[in-house]
Amino acid sequence: MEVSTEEKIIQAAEKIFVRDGFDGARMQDIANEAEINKALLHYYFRSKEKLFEHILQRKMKDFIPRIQAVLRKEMSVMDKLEGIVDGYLRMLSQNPRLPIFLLYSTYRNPAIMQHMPHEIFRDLIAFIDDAIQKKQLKKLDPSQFLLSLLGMCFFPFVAWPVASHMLEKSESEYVAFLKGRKVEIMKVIRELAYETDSS
Amino acid sequence: MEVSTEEKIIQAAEKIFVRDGFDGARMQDIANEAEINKALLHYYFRSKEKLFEHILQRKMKDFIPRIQAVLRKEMSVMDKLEGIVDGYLRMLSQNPRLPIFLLYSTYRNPAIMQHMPHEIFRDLIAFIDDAIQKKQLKKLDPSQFLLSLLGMCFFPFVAWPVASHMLEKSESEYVAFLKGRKVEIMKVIRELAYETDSS
DNA sequence: GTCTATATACAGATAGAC
DNA sequence: GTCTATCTGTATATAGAC
Repeated sequence: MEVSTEEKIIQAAEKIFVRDGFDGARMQDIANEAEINKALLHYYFRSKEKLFEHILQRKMKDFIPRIQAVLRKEMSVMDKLEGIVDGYLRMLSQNPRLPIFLLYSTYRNPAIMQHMPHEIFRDLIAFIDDAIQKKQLKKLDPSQFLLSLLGMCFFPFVAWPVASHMLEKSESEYVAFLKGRKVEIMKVIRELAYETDSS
Repeated sequence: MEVSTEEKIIQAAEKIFVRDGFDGARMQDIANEAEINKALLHYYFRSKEKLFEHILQRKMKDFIPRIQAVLRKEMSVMDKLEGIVDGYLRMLSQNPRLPIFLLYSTYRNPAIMQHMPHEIFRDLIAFIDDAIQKKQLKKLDPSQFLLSLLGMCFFPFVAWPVASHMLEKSESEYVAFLKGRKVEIMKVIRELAYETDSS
């Protein structure tokens, strides 16, 4: 049941950094959240910057992948696409603030990306490209299609406060709205496929 | 040719706040950018917060609208949709950092949205709804469709550093990639319309 | 209106006892 | 490893001369 101090710090730092961003976060707040002393943060991680980078690396790795598994399964193209959409939407529903935090952090400091694995998209692009070659998806640029797909999944979360206000929805109404998102995205995607569904 | 001090401050504050966010921006940097003294900022705007809110209000108003004009023109549904996409993509190309700044700012402080006009989306939704009723667009939830449309337009800009890195594109390659975006988005949208094009 | 100089507050980081 | 106390830098904001 004992949680190590380091783990407590990491949990606390994740919460505060994701909520407040690097500039907005206070070491004192992280210490309070972890129920330890401020000095201990510097004992475990030398500086705020080092702590932040540690958290960011950790979080970034949850951001993109987990899709590889879906791609490898024996499924129709459309089922795989649905698996990808479903995977992202689930992750986003559980971590609604994560994407804006990551995207903003990389905007503030693009150098961060240099240390991130960049092969992850290759499988996705290759999969889409393959589906197009096999005439299962209509002729679209695979990279562009991928960004459209991701945009449809991520944007409603990234734009949460603006979108819910503009659509005149309360918090709970917007949550309900997002629950219907998967079906609507799949409707769009199905229009981009030929009727070769071999499920 | 004379630019008022207030205008210089606003220009400078826009640049610094959009680049660094509220927490990251320094009043000193804004003063330097405006080539005036720090104390003058407080003379014109009482506090950093007040200055920020002024800038945010200003910028938010450029964010959403400008679309109304397109809607009122005598055009086919598809041409109107193309006008909307084109309008956003142009604006985004000229202000690539604007959306992430606005979205992040509202995430940090959702109360900001309370003072924003929220009727702007109504026209868009009504237009989409109308097109569906008239069987010109396939049966989709209008709000969901709108978010998909906006997601496809905004996401590649909001996710710039992540996306360009993941797609293994240099800055200039990514810019070129974004130039091809309109065509690809319209391909998707055309698949969502019936062949009733009366252009 | 615009400046210099300063007050005030608080952040990140360290020293050193335990 | 963990704490209290403190150093140091720097940010917002104000006072007051011009």
